[in-house]
Amino acid sequence: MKRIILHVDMDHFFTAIEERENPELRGKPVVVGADPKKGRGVVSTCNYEARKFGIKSGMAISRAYKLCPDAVFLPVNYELYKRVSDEIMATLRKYADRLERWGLDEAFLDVSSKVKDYEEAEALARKIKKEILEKEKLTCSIGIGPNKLVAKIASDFNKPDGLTVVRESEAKDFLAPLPVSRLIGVGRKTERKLKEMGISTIGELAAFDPSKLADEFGKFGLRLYLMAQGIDESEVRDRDERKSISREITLDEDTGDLEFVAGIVDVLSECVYKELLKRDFSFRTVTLKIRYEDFETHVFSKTLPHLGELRLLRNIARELLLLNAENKKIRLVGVRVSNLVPLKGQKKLDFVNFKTP
DNA sequence: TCTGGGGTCCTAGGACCC
DNA sequence: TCTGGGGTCCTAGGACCC
Repeated sequence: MKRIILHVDMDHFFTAIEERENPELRGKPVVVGADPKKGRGVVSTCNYEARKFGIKSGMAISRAYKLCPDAVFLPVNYELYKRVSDEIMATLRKYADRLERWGLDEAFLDVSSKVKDYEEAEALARKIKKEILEKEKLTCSIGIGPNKLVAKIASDFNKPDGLTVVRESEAKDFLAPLPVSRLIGVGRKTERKLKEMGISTIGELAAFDPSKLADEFGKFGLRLYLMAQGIDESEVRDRDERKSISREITLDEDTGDLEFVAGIVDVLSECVYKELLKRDFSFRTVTLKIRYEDFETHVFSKTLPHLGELRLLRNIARELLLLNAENKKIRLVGVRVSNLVPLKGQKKLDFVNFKTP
């Protein structure tokens, strides 16, 4: 069956919310991210005024500060953005057969049964944009296409406050001139590898020998080839349950003091556990993450034969640290739990065949 | 350019079981 | 004596997303 997919992408979401909450910020360059005084960390989002100075998300905050010391630098107010995001997702959900959240500020909507053609899809997109603007005083850009890939690239095509429709018959030509890095799943590494093979644009990828792509990238090679033809069969899926919960922190200064780091690990374990309780989940796997001063990063994990609780989480995280830490200064530590098991009342536990401790 | 914090998915080897 | 094939789970690493 032919599908019609919308990709809704909020415009510079975090800074747009900050401007809405504090109109004095409008017209000024605004950067949401790490504290430039501390100097460690990156830009989370910046508005279009800040982009004029060359600031981009993901950039080191120290560099952003050098590019524009007069910009307004704000910390990340995650709770606020999450609340606004939840409201927007609730609005979007009304119009979709299925909705897939993609971060706080993006979503895919499968509207195949809600509209009969691209004209109706476009009208629906306009309605959604209007409703979000009225309710939230925020703008978004929407892409419409025959699949997630095309919809996503379309939403990025005309920003901010854009609306781009790409029909199935137009998809291949639409993608051809764009760089391969626009494809979902093509990051820095894959982009470099493709460049070494003489492939820079999606059009070049589409014309390449798929068996050579399979040799180089395995299963992903075929997917790359298909995406370049504008083909993407992946479903829009409501992700119901969370698969993992984690907390990590980059220390203000690298340290070789393991007991100090172990204290941080205790705190992270408690934060993670609090989140578990809130969601009424237990866990079976604990993962400890260490990043050293040279940026080398390792993860170590341990899976229990039964459900864990706080004391166990703390002890295992600590043990994984002390057992595995090398004699190098540590930059970051993190604690993650996975193999999550819902605890909706004790009754649900009957489904779970784990021995109790 | 000196690289956050929250996630997801994939791969590959080894253990273990039938 | 030397050795199958399939399946699942665990661990570690890595790429990628916003």
